[in-house]
Amino acid sequence: MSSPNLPAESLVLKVAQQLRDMLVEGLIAPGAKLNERELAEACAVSRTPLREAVRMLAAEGLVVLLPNRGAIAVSLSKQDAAHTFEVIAGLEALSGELAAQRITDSEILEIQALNLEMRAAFLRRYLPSYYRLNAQIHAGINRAARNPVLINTYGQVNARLQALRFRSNQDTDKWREALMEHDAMVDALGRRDGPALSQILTRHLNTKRDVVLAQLSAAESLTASETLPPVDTPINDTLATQVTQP
Amino acid sequence: MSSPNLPAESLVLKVAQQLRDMLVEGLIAPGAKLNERELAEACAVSRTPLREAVRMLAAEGLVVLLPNRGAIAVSLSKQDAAHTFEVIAGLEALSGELAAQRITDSEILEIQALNLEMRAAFLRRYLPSYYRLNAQIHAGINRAARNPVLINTYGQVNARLQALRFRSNQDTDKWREALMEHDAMVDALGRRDGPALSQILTRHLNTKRDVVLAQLSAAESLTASETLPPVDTPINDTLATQVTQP
DNA sequence: ATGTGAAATTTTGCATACAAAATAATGTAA
DNA sequence: TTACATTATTTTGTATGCAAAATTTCACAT
Repeated sequence: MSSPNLPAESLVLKVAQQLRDMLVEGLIAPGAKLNERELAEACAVSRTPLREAVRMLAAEGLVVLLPNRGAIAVSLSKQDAAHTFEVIAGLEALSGELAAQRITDSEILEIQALNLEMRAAFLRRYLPSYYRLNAQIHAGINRAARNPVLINTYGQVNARLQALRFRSNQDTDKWREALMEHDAMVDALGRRDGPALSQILTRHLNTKRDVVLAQLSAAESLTASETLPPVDTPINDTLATQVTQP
Repeated sequence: MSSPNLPAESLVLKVAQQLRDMLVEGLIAPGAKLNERELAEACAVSRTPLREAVRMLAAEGLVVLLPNRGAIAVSLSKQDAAHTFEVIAGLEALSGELAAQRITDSEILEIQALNLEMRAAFLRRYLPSYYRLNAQIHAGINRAARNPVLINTYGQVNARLQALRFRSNQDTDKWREALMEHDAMVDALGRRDGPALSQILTRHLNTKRDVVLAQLSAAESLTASETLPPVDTPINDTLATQVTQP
């Protein structure tokens, strides 16, 4: 997996990407403490570059720094998630508006193709492909907006949501609804109707938000009933709503 | 100015804030190299916390890391600035939409008052107050949107623009236009008309973008004619358009 | 058993030390 | 003088060391 012959891409950035992956893929659970020695050993570097990487992730909002107590993986409360979805919706609305003006014909065809593939994945009820294609479609729209700052900002905010790992089965009705929204998106994109695309994307994100929040509620009540009466979850309460940094 | 009795707010965060201020206030010019020893001495800390702070600013997009060559203050090309304004416009549009739904009566009154003060500053042609009040009005709308993630994202993207330091005198016509837009904003806010406010904010930001881009062009041709024929500006070419990080 | 407090351990935060890379300086040849 | 190679200096990148803070352990008393 390692590529030792590549020139030299700053150890810190590599470590930061490793940690980012771990956080987004749930290898480090939300709320989990980041032990410097452990992670430094896991990444085969000393604590210095590791700490620098952790600080970068803190600036990105993927981890929260606790003075004199290191860092923990960000753990979004339901409210945090809702706020994040609001911002994502705004960014995608912008993305749609711009993409409608700037997308090329071949890009439209590509997104139409991806949308059909996604529909196929739905028919097979095969989630991994569905999520991958869904992400590719949204990434395609973002790319067509021709705005690197937007892509960057979107990526940073979205990473926090990815860290939630809400990849469970979703309600089939909601799923169908999402597919219809995608069709509408692709349609508006084909007509290069920016306002329409923008509006659909906003509604689509609201749907997604509702799904995720429902899943968070479900997961919450589940874990609450499993660790039943006297045990209280010590971690999540403490760190909730701490997304912002000074 | 320092508050030595406050518990202990992590040296790194303090240094990061110092650097952030220096960058935003232009004390470190766009494109300037950040010398670790110098800055560490200036901040009266060792290189370790300084480097960690610099990495945070890199994640925020205020500095750009050059492998094995340290960091430089971000220097936005005109295109970068245009892209950034597009994103800011999208975030403010969202802010306006949400603020119209969530703002309280007293907050509306406060913003109306600020708008009048700003008009007064305009009559006196007194820029510092004008800029301060302008920023306060936009911050007030952002705050009324009741979304900390939005405030955070906005702050991070906006900081890069602040670092441009476009606080020169602006064309009086454009200035008047901005004032009228502010009146329209306050009016829409008073009616809690989200879509209208959103639209005005977008137009307002486009106006602002045009003003800033014009100033950048003017400054550009100025410095070009000052360092006249054989000298080429060695820095800006190299680092332009480097806003995104992997 | 349970709670409390002091000692031991771990962990974080910061500073320093050293190696590698980049930059500047110097000398030499055309 | 200018171009180029070579050496010296500076600067960055990483590792290590040490003190302060936090956490854990454990003894002891209730």
